[in-house]
Amino acid sequence: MISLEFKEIFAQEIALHIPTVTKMEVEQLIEKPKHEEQGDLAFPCFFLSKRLKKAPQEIALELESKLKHSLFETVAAKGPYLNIFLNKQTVSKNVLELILKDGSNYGTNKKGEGKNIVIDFSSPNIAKPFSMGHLRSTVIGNSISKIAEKCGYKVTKINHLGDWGTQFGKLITAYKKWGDESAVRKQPIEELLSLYVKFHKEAELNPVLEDEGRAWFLKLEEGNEEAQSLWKWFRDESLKEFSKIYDLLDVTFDFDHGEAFYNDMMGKTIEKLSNLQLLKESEGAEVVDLSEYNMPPCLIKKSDGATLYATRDLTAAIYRYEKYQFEQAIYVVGDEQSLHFRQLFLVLKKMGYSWAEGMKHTPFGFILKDGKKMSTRKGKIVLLEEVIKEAIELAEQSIADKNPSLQNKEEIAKIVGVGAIIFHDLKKERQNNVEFSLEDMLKFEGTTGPYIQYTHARACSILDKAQYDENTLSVDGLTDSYSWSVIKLLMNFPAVIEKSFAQHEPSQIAKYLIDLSREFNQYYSHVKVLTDDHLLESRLALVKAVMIVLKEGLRLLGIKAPNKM
RNA sequence: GCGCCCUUAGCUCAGCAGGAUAGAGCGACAGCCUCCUAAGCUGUAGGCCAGAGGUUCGAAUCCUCUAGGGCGCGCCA
Repeated sequence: MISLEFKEIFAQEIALHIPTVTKMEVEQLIEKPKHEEQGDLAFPCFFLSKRLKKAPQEIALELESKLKHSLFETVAAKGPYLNIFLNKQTVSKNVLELILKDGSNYGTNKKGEGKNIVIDFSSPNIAKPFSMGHLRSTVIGNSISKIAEKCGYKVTKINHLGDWGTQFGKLITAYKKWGDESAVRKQPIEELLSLYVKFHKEAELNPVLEDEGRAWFLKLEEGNEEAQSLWKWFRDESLKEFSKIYDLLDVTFDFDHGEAFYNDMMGKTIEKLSNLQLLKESEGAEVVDLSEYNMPPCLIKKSDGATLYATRDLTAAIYRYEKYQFEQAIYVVGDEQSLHFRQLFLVLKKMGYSWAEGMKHTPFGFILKDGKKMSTRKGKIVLLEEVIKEAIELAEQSIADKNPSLQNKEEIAKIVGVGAIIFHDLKKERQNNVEFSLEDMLKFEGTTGPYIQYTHARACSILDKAQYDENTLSVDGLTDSYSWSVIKLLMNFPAVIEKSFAQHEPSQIAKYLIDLSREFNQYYSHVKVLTDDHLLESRLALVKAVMIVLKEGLRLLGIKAPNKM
């Protein structure tokens, strides 16, 4: 929390000289100056001008003459701002020594110690291919999990597979009408998808199909043997496909029971709702009325008696709380389900569960194709596996081009290609819609994953070439402007982690890593590290610290950092 | 019709619990490898922050309205 400490010291000093304000008030106002030449920390004095009935410029000047601290190199009033420059020598020495000592633990905090978080992400639908939308949920959720762990939480990662629901009734209908067993065995996902698409196409002409689909789902829910065995088969085939993707992305889960897991518990949920007199009959279905919140009702049971996903989500939430006593339950699910989650949380609240306060929908924008959301039903999707494979191939080409003598080319190509795809998704804010662009995903230059990986590899390369003993590295502090820019970013890392977690926003870390990489690359091109002078070890410490932070930052995004590429 | 999200450089995006001169990347143009990995670095060009009001000493940032785009709104998930 280094940068926060300096802020605190600065605030403390100001409060010391102005009795009418508290340290807290001041600390909130301290900011980072927009331009480097203005200083390292700034305090705008407008706020005090009202209270002291003095012009802010005057206040700044007064403080300038009074403030003195060994950590401040210069204190300078500039107009209504009071700017300070930190003592580069001392600060850089402290920062580098701390990072070297902490290693990959640098930036870890204890905010969540002793608390549980369950996070529901990825959650693809069985019998459908793994779409780009699920990729977003997967990489965002995976990253938030790691960030939460970094903040001390015990995290349980849940893959809430979409393995139940009317869609299976539809699929069974389609399979029985047009399906071919050997074709499904050969290419399960493709074949099941085309059946699903065909079903929706035919159903437009012949709405009776919808009824047949619903009827088959009801049979499935009632335990019909044929329905069950088809369901199990489709499910198994899908899981095989999904695990290929998770292997490529290096994502794991602690709990991967899907919706079907809750079947036996649904009755209890409905009974409870009923006992609480929350259920209301409406047009033949059972609903929870939410008109008091100005929201449409939440459907619990269909008129034919079958359940809906709200019922399953309610049941799952209750189960999860009983099992994990979470402080937060995070759902990384697309923005289009916002209403559903608002309803879900309200129903839990009405049921009297105070823990519903800890439930958070963490939505993300859509992947658009030609400005519209991609639709599985119409078969308008891009297969993730193919995109990943293409990225890896491109990375192989790059290696052949730029570094043909590299060892384990294949492994590195995988790390770089996958890194490009993950980073591309995480660098943008969650909520933004993104137009699907293969070209952008496969870029390796500029603000990309490979750019950061490359920067890391460069740092490693210097450390490889240098002869030094990690344990006896004597750090003397660095005062030149290229080093200082890097140091300032390094000391910000812990604050970035906190912010990123508070907002459930991995993009904060992604952007930070881009900034750090850029600063380090500038440093690299202007300062020759391996020069034999008295600051050599300090420079090596800087390089090492950058390497540590880049690697750890990438890890928090779910991206690996090869030592060579 | 109602609700939620979005609109910043040619393109993709940062910047938003209000603060100093609105920043990157890509693309374009001009440079840098006898020198630690050129997946890099340096420079030039490019902006009425969708529009109009309001709050404020101060608004890209907060509020209201308008326009444009996206997504939802009972038996899909």
